[in-house]
Formats: sequence, C-alpha cells, structure tokens
Amino acid sequence: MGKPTRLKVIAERLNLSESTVSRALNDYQDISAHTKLIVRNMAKQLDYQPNIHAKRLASGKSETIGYVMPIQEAQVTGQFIHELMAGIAKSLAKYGWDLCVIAPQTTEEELTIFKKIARTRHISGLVITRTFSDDPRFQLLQELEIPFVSHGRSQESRKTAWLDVDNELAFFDMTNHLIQLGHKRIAHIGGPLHYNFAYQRRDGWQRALKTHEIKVSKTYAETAELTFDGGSHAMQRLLEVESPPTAVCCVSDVVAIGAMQALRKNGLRPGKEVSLIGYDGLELGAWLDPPLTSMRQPLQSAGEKLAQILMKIVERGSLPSDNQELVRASLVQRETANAPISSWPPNRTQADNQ
Amino acid sequence: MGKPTRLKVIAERLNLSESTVSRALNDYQDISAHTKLIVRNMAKQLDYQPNIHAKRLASGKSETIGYVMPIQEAQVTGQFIHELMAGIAKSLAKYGWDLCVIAPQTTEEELTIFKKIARTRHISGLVITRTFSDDPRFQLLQELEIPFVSHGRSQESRKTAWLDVDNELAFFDMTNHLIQLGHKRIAHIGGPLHYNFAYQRRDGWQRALKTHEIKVSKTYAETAELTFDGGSHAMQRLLEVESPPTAVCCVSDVVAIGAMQALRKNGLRPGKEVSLIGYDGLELGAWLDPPLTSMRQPLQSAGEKLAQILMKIVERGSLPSDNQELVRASLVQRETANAPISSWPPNRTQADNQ
DNA sequence: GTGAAATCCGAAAGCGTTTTCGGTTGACTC
DNA sequence: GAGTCAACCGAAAACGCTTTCGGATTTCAC
Repeated sequence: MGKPTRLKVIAERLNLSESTVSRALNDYQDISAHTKLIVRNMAKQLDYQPNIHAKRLASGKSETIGYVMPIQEAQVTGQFIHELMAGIAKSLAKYGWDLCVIAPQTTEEELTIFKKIARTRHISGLVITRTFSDDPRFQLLQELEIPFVSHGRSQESRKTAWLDVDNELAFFDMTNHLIQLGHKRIAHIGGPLHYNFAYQRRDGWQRALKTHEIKVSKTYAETAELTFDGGSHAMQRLLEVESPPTAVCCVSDVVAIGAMQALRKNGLRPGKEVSLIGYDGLELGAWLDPPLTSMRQPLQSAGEKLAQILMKIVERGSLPSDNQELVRASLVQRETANAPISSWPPNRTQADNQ
Repeated sequence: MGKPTRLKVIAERLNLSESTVSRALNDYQDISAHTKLIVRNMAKQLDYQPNIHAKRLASGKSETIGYVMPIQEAQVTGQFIHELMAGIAKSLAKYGWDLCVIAPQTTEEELTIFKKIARTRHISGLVITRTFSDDPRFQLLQELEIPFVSHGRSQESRKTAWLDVDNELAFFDMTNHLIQLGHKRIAHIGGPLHYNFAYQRRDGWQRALKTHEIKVSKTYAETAELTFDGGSHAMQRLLEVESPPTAVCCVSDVVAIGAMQALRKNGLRPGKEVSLIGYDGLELGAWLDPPLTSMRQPLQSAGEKLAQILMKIVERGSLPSDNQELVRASLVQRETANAPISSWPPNRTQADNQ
C-alpha cells in the first residue's frame, strides 16, 4: 500500500544525503566501508528498490535488451524459441536487466523498428535469430550502432558478435555416424541456401564423404523447403534416382519427418531400408514411430550465453568481434539410423529407368 | 549520431513552451486545434520520439506489461507460447507498450518476483498462463493489487480477468462428433485435476454422453500425466478393461500421441479399431501417421485479446470482473476419428478377464 | 462598455535517480 | 603548529518529460 521506499527516506533515517546513499549503493570508491555497510543494511531493512525509470533516465542506460521474435513462417520454431528465451531471460534477470520482446510482422517492419530503437535508445541491445546468408539486418544494425548478437551467422558477420552451432561439424559427425553403421550411399536433404546454415550443413556432409573416399553423386544432394511437405517431396525424388540412397541426412527434424512419410508411402520403413537422421533434436521426434534419430544443440545455455555476450558489449564495450562462439551439437540416438539391410536397394535394370 | 530530438527543440522552433508542446502531443483539451497541428507536424518532421524513461518517470506509468513464461516442465508448450506471445506483443506494439518476459525457475521465485513488481511498479500488468485449479498466484496478485489477466481460469477467478477456451463445450463437441460417427463406447483420457481445465474437459465429455443417454462407465474415465508416456499408459489401461472403447477423447495432443503408440503396440490402428481425438491442434499432429484429429483454439488472437484486456484494466481502470471471455475451440479434422468398425472390439468371454 | 465565462498557453514544480564539483574534516609531515 | 594531502561526504545540477495552476486573451451576454 504505502509508497515504495525512496532514496530520500533512507537518507533521512541515516542522516546522510541522497547522493551519498546513492553512491554507497552503487559501490563508489569515495564512500567509506562503514557508510556503505549501514546504508546497505538500511536499504535491505526497508526493502528498497530503486525506481527503475528514474535510474534509467538519470544514467542514460536502459538495462533492457530486445529479442526479435522470428516472423511466424517456418514450422515448429516454437519450442526452439521458448528455450532460447528462457535462457536469455534467466541470465538477464541475474543482473536486473529486462528482456523485451519485439514481434515484427514483416521484414520491413523489423527494420523500421530498428531505426526507431536507434533514436530512442530505450533498448540497449538486441538478440536476433533466424539469420540468412544475405541478411540486411547485419548491415543496418551496424550502421545504426545498435549493439547486437546473433544466434547463427550470415555472410556479414565477420565483425559482429554471434553464437552459432558448428553446423559443418554437426553434419560431418552425423554423416560419419552413418558411415560407421556401414552406409555408403548417403544422401542429403538440405535447406534453401538463403539460410546461412544450409551451406555449412551441406559442406559437413560432403566433407565426411570425401574423408572416407566415398564419391558424392549430384543426385544425392537434394534441397527442400524447411517444411513437412518439402521433406516429403525431396525424399520422393531421392527414391526415384537410379540407385537410391540407404541413408539420408536431413537439414531439420521437420524435413526428416516429411521424408519418413514419403518412405512409408513407398512401402519402405524408416530405419530399415532407409536410415534417416534429422537435426534439431525436437522432443516430438521421440514420439514418432519409429522415433527419429537427430542432432541436438544446447538451447537454454545458448540463450544464457547470448545474454552474457550482449551485456558485455553494451556495458563494458567489449568488441563484437571478440565475441564469436561456436558450440557443438550432439547426436540423439533413437531408432531411424541403423545398419543398411541387404535387400535394399533392389537391383534395378537399366530398363527400370527408361 | 546527433542526439535525438527533445521536446525542447521542437518548442524552441515553434516559439512555444515545452509544456504546450507536451500537451499538444498528448491531445490535451486545452490546446487549440491549430497549435496541435503545427506541433504534430514539426514533431513528425524532426522525427521526434519521446524519451521513454522520462515519460514513465514523470507520468508514473510504465506502459510495460509482463508475460510470465511457464516453467519448463510440460511438453510441447513451445508453439503455444510462441503464438500467444506474438499476439500479445503485436497488440501492445500498436500502443507503444512493451512486453517484458519473466522467466522464473520455480514457483517460489515467481511469487517473489510478483512481490518485487508490487514494490517497484515498473511493470503495470501481468499476463499469466498455465493456470491451476488451486493457483496461489491469483490471491497473491490480488493482494498486491497488481493488474493481471490469465489465460485459463482457476477456482479463484470469479473476480479476476481472464480469457479461456470453453473447455467443457470443446469436449462436448468433440464427444458429439464421435457419437455422430456412430460411436457409443467413448472413453476419456483426462489430465491431472490440479489443472483447472481437466475438470471442464471431463465434464464436457460426460455431458455429451448423458445427452445421448449413453451411460458412462467408470473404467472409461482415465487420467494421465500430460505427457507422451502418460497417454500411452492410460491407453494401455483402457485396452485392458472388460470391453474396451471404440473411441477416446484425449485431454491433449501429446497424450493422444502417446495413446496412438499404445494402440500400435497392441496391433491396433488409430482411426480404425479405435478412433482418437486430441486437443491443442498442434501442427505436428498433421505429420503423424495417421494424422491426428484434434481441437484447435485460436492463439494469436487470444494473445491480442489478452493484451487489450490488460491495457483496458491498467489504463482505464476497467473492472477485472467485466473482462472475462470464453472462446470456442474448433475441430481440426484429420484422420484418427472415423466410424467404428465391426471387428472391434473382439468378443470376449468372461474367462478372458480372469 | 462592463462582467463573466471560455479559451488557450506559460511558469514552475515535480518524478527519483546519477554524477560532478567542491568543501570539510582529520591525519600526517616537517 | 602551519601546511599538505587524503579520505569522505553534501549541494546542486542534470536527465526529459508530465501536470497543476494561474494568467492573459478573447468571446459573449446584457
């Protein structure tokens, strides 16, 4: 009920000036240890919470960072975003910073919001996700001098701060896993190349094959929209090549799930005739029949790291280029990646393909 | 680069006082139409954006609402949360309000945060979700006089603002749908009764059966944790009763997916021997084999409404009890709800059950 | 032409912090 | 005992806006 405690009342009670109290609480050097102690005790006793608006106005800092929520288009980003945000919020909360959600409806609106932030500065830094190879946000944010960190990279991210999974390594690992199981005919369903990760994932797949001196057929390099249907169609095409693969590395779980459907439509069993590995490690993969093998990246901790990085840049002026970090994805073994079986692929005569 | 435009410069340019400019921009009645016009033009020309901290400090309003992110426990809440937040943020943005995410790790921490907000008042209202029948948050928030609106109800929500799906009606509709298809032996896998919706869903199922004078066997009223395994186990139990159901109403999609697995384990086909309807309308239901029939509630629009309600309460002092709204869920027809088939259930002799 | 009532605007006092700039102590040196 | 230097703290000016209050002008009725 009563008005919250202000700096003033704690100053009066201790017979100190407001400025002394303020500096004591903010640990200034010119306040004696003794004074700091009694001030802090009194503050605790009165449950003092500074008025955040006054603080931000006076100091010119906002202690707020924004998270740009991806525009709703790609599927099943929900869980992803949830975990990431939880990590960010958790980390920020430790330092009393706020996480403010920005949900632009279009790309243009997103850029407009950035410009507005640049003027008002009521948000001191941004976390962006869903990065594209050619992503206009990187240049704009640099021009506007808005501190930011991206989850994922773009072509432009040489000088900016980012945290990303080592996609290349993940797909290298994934492909190696299939090779260990005995596969030699390993295809890849990749994503559209405007997603920055699409390149890296494809490269990882290729490198693994090359390392084991397996030659890569062009027909094995498929591309799909990051949707269920995209995966389904791509798989269908893979089944129609001269000699179909015995295993497929999929750019995402959703695509892999689409691929599973295509297999079933053709009377094939995922994990038997054709092995499949997805990427994202979505929990729902475990509920499928059979459960989908996948690669998981740490999300909650990624969120925490993103927040740390951003605070470091905003607060201590750390250089963006000193804040680039690659994390490793790990295999989630379930049931769609097994050794190849002898009855597949069926012998096809030349005639089959005419 | 240059400092952002302040009230001061636009006042100087027009030879007006700051206070006049301020009131003109805020549409006060005691400013002439003409003055308002030129002030607004100048503001636009200079791309004026008020300093939000100064504004909030002076006015004592924060124009920020908080969204309490559910603690990460239940499965697949991600998509749900994402859509809801997008709706909230979108709606708030129209009025220049901010959405601040709060991610407590435990229930105690959540309550502690509420108390802090009550003191600092830097967040003027809260949206809470995942409500329980006996939910301590309702009483605390009322005591602390923090405006809030809940997505979902609790026992305590007679006087508070909320937006909820008509769960009872949804399950009434769902059950009726199965009855129309010719089912008479319709079971229900409900959720733990500490979730407020669990009661209502069960009641809707019961009412539909009673309306059609189908007597409800107690063995058909199952309860499950809201997880894949929970659904699976509950379905297994249903298959072991004397005369198993031909259709099951599931409290959630995840539970329904678990139930599908149990069916398959027993050599039964979802949508054939046993029909199944889930609830949530998750997109991933469409990727299953067969795709899961479900009920969907509008989420994005729910988020928008929640924001509207909260702003109304915070800003215009609208009474919480005048802001209670029920929305209707709709059936998402996919492939797990069909007419019963004659070969199921098999005839069982008494001996079978001994 | 006087009084009263509108109409419109400016002055100034906040809002609750931070931060700079001196000023007052006391200790310490010689 | 005068001078110097730290060590501590207070006064006061920001920060940029809102809002109350009253004053000046105009309008209108009589």
